[in-house]
Amino acid sequence: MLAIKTFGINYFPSSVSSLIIPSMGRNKLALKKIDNPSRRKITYSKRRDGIIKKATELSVLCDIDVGLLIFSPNGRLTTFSSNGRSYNPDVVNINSVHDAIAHQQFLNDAIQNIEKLTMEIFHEPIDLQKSGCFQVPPAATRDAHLTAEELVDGNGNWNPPQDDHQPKEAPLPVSPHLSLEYLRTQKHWNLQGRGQGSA
Amino acid sequence: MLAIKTFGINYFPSSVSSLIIPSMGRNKLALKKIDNPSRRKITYSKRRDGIIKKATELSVLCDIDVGLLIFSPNGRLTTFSSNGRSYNPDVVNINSVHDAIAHQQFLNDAIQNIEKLTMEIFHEPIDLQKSGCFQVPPAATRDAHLTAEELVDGNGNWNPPQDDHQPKEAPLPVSPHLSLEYLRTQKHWNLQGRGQGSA
DNA sequence: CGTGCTATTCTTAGTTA
DNA sequence: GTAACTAAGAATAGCAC
Repeated sequence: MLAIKTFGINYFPSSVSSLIIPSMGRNKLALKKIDNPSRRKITYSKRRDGIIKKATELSVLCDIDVGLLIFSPNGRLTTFSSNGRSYNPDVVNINSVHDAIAHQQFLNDAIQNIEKLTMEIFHEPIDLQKSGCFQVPPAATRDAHLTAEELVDGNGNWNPPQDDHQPKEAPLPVSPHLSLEYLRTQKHWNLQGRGQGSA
Repeated sequence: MLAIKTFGINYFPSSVSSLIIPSMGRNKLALKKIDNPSRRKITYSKRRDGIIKKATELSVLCDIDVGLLIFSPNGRLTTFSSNGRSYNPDVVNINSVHDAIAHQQFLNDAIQNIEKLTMEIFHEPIDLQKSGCFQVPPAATRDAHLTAEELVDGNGNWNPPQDDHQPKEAPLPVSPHLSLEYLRTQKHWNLQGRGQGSA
């Protein structure tokens, strides 16, 4: 209740709703489901890459968190989450052992929160060196009675980015997150820790 | 466990990681945090709109579900979720009262699932006529001890789209969703029902 | 804080190899 | 299927208001 007072406010750019022609490339394309399945998959792949790129850029340029869930035409789930705001304590203001301990405690608490949340969701620890973006298999994304659809799309694995703009020598594997508490409380989004993904 | 076997697979378009120049417009722009706060906010607004548009297009063109979480530079959360795949029963195959009742039961169950989930998360019913995209106030997105940041950004409310491509005369206010069960199980994403937003 | 403009760059549908 | 190419059109940075 405290949180959701503005829930229900319509929030949608008018430009979105007024568009009839969403495409580019050689031909225009109506804003409707692409009937041809193979064309649909091709468009899916290209646009999925595009939107992940946009999400990455938005998160970096504006120093914000962006999370993205995409269910493919085959029911495979791709998720993306940006690295999140870095924890940048004002080192100038750490002038005592007490302050230093307080910061350390804060960071430890944040790390434990992340680990706990991760275990709740995935039942196994995450590898923090991996993925700001990964897939789960189609089987996880649908009911047993809905598996009739083809479950192809076996290998969508991409190379991990190697040109991480975030310094590898960062002392902490995770960055405590301004939104973490909210995310933990709401339990409808999971933080994936600081991956290498958001280049 | 059943679901997350491929967890950890790196899944990231190489084009994302290799980019250094994410911008367009008049000048190029380095893929780094925009230092000027007012410029950062402007870029945020424009690109937020852009990515929501992209998410909408992707969901419609490929008939898939897309969810998006964006924390603004001011800590305000904007969420978006596509309408999801429509429930399109093969009417030709409804040849008996029994079949019809079964379909009706399925839909009722789905609606109740959605309402239950919504109540769990928001503690109040959602207005299904509104929003595929909305904001919650900054206060909801941060800890009490982290509210030092300016909490401006008062009115980001946009006009509800009026040119919904989905027929208003659709008999059901919500569309049972292939991914709903997964979402309900995982509890890290919430379905917002069928809004008018995904034009 | 928006809205509108425009030059410039980016995205991507269709195609080819 | 995948990877590269390219033309057409979309997105947007910087301005002006």
